[in-house]
Amino acid sequence: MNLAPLTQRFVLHFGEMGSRWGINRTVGQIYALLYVSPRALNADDIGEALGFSRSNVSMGLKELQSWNLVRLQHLPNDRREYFQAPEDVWAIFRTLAEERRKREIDPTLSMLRDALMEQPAAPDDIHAQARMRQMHDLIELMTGWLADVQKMDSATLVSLMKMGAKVQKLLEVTGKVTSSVKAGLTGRPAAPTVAGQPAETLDDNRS
Amino acid sequence: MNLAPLTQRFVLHFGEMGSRWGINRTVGQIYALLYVSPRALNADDIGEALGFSRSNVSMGLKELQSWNLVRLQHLPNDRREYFQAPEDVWAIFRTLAEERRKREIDPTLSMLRDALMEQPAAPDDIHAQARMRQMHDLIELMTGWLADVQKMDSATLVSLMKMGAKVQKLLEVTGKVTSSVKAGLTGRPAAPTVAGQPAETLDDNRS
DNA sequence: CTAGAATTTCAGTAATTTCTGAAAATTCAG
DNA sequence: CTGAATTTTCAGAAATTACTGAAATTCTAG
Repeated sequence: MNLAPLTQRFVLHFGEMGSRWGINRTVGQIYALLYVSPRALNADDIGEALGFSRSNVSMGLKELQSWNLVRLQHLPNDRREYFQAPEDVWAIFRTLAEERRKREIDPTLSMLRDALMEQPAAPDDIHAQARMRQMHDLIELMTGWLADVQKMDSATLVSLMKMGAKVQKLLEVTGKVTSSVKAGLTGRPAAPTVAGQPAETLDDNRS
Repeated sequence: MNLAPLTQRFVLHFGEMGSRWGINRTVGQIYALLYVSPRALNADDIGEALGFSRSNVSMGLKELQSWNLVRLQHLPNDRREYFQAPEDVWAIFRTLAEERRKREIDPTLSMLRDALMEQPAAPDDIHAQARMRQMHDLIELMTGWLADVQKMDSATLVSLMKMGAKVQKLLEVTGKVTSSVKAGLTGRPAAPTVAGQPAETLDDNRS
C-alpha cells in the first residue's frame, strides 16, 4: 500500500471499523479509497493501491454494488470498468440508511408481523406477543418516519437537523404538536398500542 | 431448546439476525429471550433454555451488560444473579442508539477531526481532506441532532415521529424554518461548510 | 475465616469468514 | 467469428471468531 498520508489513515481506519459496521476489512478499505479518490478507479488500481488480490477486489466491489454505494463508469478507449463513490455525502447517507433498513430492519418487522397474527397458546407466549407488539410498533413508527424523511430534500433535512430540539419548542409555541396530532393530521395511521400499555413511561436505562 | 412457539421463533430470528447487527448468535438469542421473558432469568435458566454452555452464557451476558442492555436483579434467598431487559422499548432504543454511536461513529468522528487538523501535502490528500470534511460535517450534524433528540421525552419523540414530513409543512406555514435558521437560533453552531461545496445538490444514487 | 455456591477466565477446538490463485466465463475490437 | 483483455467464480488455505470444559476466582452464609 502506497497512498498519500491522510488517505492512508482514512483507508486504514475504515478497514478497522469495517467489522463494527458489519462489512469486512477489504470492503471498508475499498470504499474508503473510492470515497476520497479524486478520480474513478479500476479494479487493478484498487488492488494495487491496497495490496489485495484481484479476485478479492472483485468480490469487494460486488458487495459495494449490492449496497448501491458505488457507481460504474467507462473511460473512452478503455474496456475496464471504473468505480467511484457518489459525490454527495447526503446521497450516500440516504443510500446507507435505506440499505440498512432493508437488511437489518425489514426482516425483523416481517417476522414480528407474522408473529402478531398468531394466537398465542402457551402462557409465556401471551406475554411474549405483547412484547413483540411493542417492538413492532416502535419499528413501524421509526421506518415510517424514515420514509418521510427520505422524501425531503437535503437542504430541508439539514435545516431540521440543525434545529434539533428547537423544532419541538417552535411547534409548542405555535401549538401545533398536540393539536395536529390529536386531530389525526399525521398522514400515516397511528401505530396501534398494546392494551394496558397506553403511554410508555420513560424509565432510564442507566445504572 | 424447549420454548413456547412464538418465543422460539423470536429467539431464533434474533440469533440469525445477530451477524447483520454486529453481534453473535449467542448474544442475539440471549437478548431475545430476556426481552420476551415475563420474569428475570439466571444464567442457568438461559443456558438450559437455549442449549448453550454456562461459560458461553456468561460471556454473552457480559457483552449485553457492556451494551447496557440488561439489568441485574437479585431474588431473596437466592445468590444467583437474575437478568432482564428493560420494560420500556423506547429506553431500549435510546440505549442502542447511544451505544452504537459510541462504538461505530465516535471513533470515526475523532479520526476525521485529527485528519482535518493536518496540512495536506500530497495533491491527492488535498482532495481527500475536502472529502473528509464533508463526511465530518455530516456526522457532526447527525450526532448533534441525535443528542438533542435523546434529551426529549418519549411521548414528544413519538409525536414528532408520527408527524414525519408534516413537521416541515407546519414550520413552513408558520414561517419558522427559514427565519429561525437564518437567525442562528439553532442552539448549536452550524457545521462549517467546505469551500466550494456550499449547498449540496442531491444526486440520486440509484441506477 | 471457611466451604460451597456461583461466576469468570482461558486455553484449546470447532465453526465461520475472509482471501487467494487458478480456471471459467464474459466482453468486445478487429 | 476469433482471441485477447477483463471480470467472475470457486475450491481450498489462512485468518478470525465463537464456543466449550476445566480451572481459577469471587462471593457469601454460617
